[in-house]
Amino acid sequence: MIDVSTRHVPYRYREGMSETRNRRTEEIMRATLELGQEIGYAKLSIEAVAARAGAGKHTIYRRWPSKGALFLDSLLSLNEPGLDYPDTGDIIADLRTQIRAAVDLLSGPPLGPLYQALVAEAQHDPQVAAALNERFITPQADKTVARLKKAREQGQLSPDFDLDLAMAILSGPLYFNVMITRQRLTHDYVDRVIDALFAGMGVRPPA
Amino acid sequence: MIDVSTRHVPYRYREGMSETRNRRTEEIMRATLELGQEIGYAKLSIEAVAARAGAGKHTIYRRWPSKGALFLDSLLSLNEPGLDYPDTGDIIADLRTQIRAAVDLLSGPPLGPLYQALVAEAQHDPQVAAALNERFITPQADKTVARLKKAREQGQLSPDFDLDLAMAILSGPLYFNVMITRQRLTHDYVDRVIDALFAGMGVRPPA
DNA sequence: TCTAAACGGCACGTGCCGTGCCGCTCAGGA
DNA sequence: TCCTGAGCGGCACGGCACGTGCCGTTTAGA
Repeated sequence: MIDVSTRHVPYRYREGMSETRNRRTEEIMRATLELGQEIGYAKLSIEAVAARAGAGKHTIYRRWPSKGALFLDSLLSLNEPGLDYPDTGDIIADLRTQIRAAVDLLSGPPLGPLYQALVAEAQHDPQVAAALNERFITPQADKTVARLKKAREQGQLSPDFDLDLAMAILSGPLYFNVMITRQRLTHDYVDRVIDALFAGMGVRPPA
Repeated sequence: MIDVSTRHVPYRYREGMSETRNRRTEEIMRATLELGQEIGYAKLSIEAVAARAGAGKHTIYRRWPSKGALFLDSLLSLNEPGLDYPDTGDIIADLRTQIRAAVDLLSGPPLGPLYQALVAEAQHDPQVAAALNERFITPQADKTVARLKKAREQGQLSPDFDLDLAMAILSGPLYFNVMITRQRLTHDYVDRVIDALFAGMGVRPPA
């Protein structure tokens, strides 16, 4: 009898696992990341991961339903706590700090290419897309929206400031340049996007 | 001796092809699009395309170096002339018209899923990425930039208006919502992005 | 200590890859 | 008009990775 309630929960988050089993899981994810960096996600095979980890293929298939799910778990395990927002009271400075950090993490080496491959895989595999959204995209977006909302409540932004639209305008151009035009992202570019957004969306300089 | 100068040129653009050979090429691309719509890009195989088109696999490999290249050629053949900008003199109205059309074409059925798969494939295959940029992304971006530049010269935009940044802020959120958050794009959303951009980037209402 | 689950290793059938080879078709030049 | 060679469809091949069985061993927990 399969425990349906935990079937789609990332394996290593389940309770009741032995110490050994947890270690085995970590080894497989480490092998996945190693091979991913060496040969790229496209050429990555579960057979190769199993060989590298010294594990049987069953041991992998028992934990993850697909290569994409394994890769997603492995990548996200590197960034457990997520990217948290500073709150200095200055919304623009805080956004700069946070988005610069996000850009450095997600577009540069060593994670950049792997994260791009994960987003690409999400286009083919609905399960990966859902998990990516649920476990990374949405939590991250929520943090941005929450920080913006607080600034709005403090009067730093106009009352009709559209939080979700601002979120998309902050993130969209960065993904666009990474995945479509393949330009390198700089801190200066991040600043220019933020400036363009606020100059137009009703920012009020703190009194 | 391979003709290096045309090696990477899309097959059907080469000169000196017989009528028959051209027709065969079109049949293969048509079969590719049919199968792509039926089973999706991920499950598409060159064997299946060959069978559907009543062609030998060699006939496909002679024309395209990879599944991605075949798919790119097939998709772009549907939109030969590209999306052209209207020029009514009103930059905001023209942007609305054009970007709404682009969103309808690239995010809705039947092309939307196929275009998303193409962008995803570009993340894995540098040749596909280069060809997609050269033959679609860049020409399309150039048209937007050209239209914005004309508006700037006519005084509808401020002299220091950053054309490329505006281009990224117009396109980025749309790609972001299609590929990352997977929200459906509406004309209203396009309008809100445009409004947010211009309210902040120095638009001057025509005298 | 005992038992059942998880394990590594191996093998299997399947699907698709990219590439040979075969014999046919057909367009273009002699 | 005939000849020739490139392009063609069809077939077969070795190779790889898939996902799944089975086997005998290890290991965690009762």
